Amino acid sequence: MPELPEVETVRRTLEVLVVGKTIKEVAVSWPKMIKQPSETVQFTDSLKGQEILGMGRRGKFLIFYLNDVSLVSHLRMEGKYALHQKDEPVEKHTHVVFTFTDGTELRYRDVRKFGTMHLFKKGEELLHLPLLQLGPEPFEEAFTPDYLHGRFAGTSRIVKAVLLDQTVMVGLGNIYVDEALFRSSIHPDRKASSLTGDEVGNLHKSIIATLREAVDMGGSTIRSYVNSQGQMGMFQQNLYVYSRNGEACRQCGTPIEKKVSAGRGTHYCPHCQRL
DNA sequence: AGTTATACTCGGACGC
DNA sequence: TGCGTCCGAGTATAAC
Repeated sequence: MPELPEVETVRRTLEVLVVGKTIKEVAVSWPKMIKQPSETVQFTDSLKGQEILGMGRRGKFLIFYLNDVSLVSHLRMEGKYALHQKDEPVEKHTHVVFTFTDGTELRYRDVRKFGTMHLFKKGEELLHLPLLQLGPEPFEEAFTPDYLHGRFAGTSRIVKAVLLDQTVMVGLGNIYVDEALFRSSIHPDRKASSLTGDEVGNLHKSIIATLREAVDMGGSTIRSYVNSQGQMGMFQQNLYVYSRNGEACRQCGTPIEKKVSAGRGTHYCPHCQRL
């Protein structure tokens, strides 16, 4: 399930494959994933003849910057991009194909069909959903311990739920929330408003360090994630708690437990992270 | 009125 | 083999 490190890795691998290419035509075989514009034919028509000038990212959203439009793409759990020659057989679960003028194709596959695409006039992508209400990027200056502490104050929600809320900050999903909470020795069910300044400071540092290390290792491959060049991530080897239920805590040896918090499967060490 | 919880999307994996 | 249940990111909607 792509979170910030995986999406950033996709952005980087995709960039070298498609920047400079011009779209000849677009074929959509699952129209429901095109959320904007409402008519799929307007989506395909608007992309025809456009050159890909660059690749961006906002939170877990990929952004294709073209001449006159910006394409905002969310991979959700299983979405993948890959470049193929036009004559190669199309794999199952392929829902969108961007054919380029040079005989290659960018294909979007998504087994669960959860991914979304939005097309906007260039420069307007940040003014509308789904990007409009997103919180700060973890690697940018606006994301400070004070900011996080402020967002924790005055809410009754547990800390895990707040960190998963992309309007608070972007990039964290189920894997990296559990990892960052472990690294700062905070129980996922703690009320966010109950955290001390020191705890918020540790958590802030842990979030940035966890995401940075994961980006540097190309993300985590838990189930099926591969980047746009078909390569797996390596950060799963460095996980402390996610998907390690029943295994020994790397810090104290206590078996890692799994429970439901904020409606998600949640991994934590009952000894290192106490309520 | 603002915050929080629930429904919804989908198909592979899993258990019985 | 078949059927029911589960998972999950973000949005819309309902409930509080």
